[in-house]
Amino acid sequence: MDVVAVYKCFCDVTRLRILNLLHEGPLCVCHLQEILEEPQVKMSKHLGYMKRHGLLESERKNNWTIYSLPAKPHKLLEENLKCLQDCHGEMPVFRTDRKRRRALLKRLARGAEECPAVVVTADKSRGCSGTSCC
Amino acid sequence: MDVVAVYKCFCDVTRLRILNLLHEGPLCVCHLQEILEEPQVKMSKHLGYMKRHGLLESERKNNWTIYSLPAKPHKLLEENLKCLQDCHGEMPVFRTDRKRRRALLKRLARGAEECPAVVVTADKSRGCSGTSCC
DNA sequence: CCAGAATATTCCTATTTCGGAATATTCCAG
DNA sequence: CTGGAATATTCCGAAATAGGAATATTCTGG
Repeated sequence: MDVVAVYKCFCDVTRLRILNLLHEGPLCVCHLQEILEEPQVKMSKHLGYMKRHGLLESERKNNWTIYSLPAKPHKLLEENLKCLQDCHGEMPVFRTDRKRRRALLKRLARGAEECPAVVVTADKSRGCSGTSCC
Repeated sequence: MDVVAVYKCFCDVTRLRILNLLHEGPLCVCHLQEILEEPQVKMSKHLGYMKRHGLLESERKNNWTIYSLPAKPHKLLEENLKCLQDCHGEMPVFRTDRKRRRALLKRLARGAEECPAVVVTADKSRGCSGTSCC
């Protein structure tokens, strides 16, 4: 594992927002795009960047690519994910992103939408532990 | 605290090496310079950079500037310092840096050298806990 | 095969970052 | 005040980075 490369992944708000969301469960690109309200190319590039450095995994399902945190993340990633959970004071967008994610999932659960992400995305609802960082 | 700015500080090997060393105790610029075998301007700039972002403190003593970690570091910094301690596998230079630091301190304790850093630099000898990252 | 949706890649530009050379500043000794 | 040591800053060029427009790829349904 390249320590510096991992930290570089943490150096961008968009990437942090993605990690914050995926910490609660996998998502496909278009849902991330919808939640963050960012253009597709930006999402795709940041996701690719983090995957290349081992912070994310992806699985192709039909037309969709589902991104998720690795089952066994590096310790360095794991510790900083914990930190991010407690950074909601400094990064209020984390909280609203998570709200938007839940709203989206609820909508998907009701209506019959086709994206297979819905199936895998059980809501883990990990909240702010208050015990780690920030 | 600017989360992204803090992570940017972790994105450079030289800065990580500095943090790894200061985690064991304060040092003046010229000693850091000697241990890392890097030019003065590089040291000074990286130290200034981290200080500007709240990761370091400095104190002027006569001709020397002693840099140290803040007494109450941010949680984010604290957690990642723990991680660094366990990154010696990925970053073997951390271990040799620490060895060089101890050798330097021993030498300073014996000979009568003038740098006041020697006084404040009690060797805390924090080692790899094996419980955190990497 | 074709159209369209979801995603990835390429190309280009603006900005940031890093490192070194040179210079400036601060402080002490004499 | 003068020289020299320790440190900081300025200026510059090379490289990395981020973002968007356009294009390519992959898959599905018809």
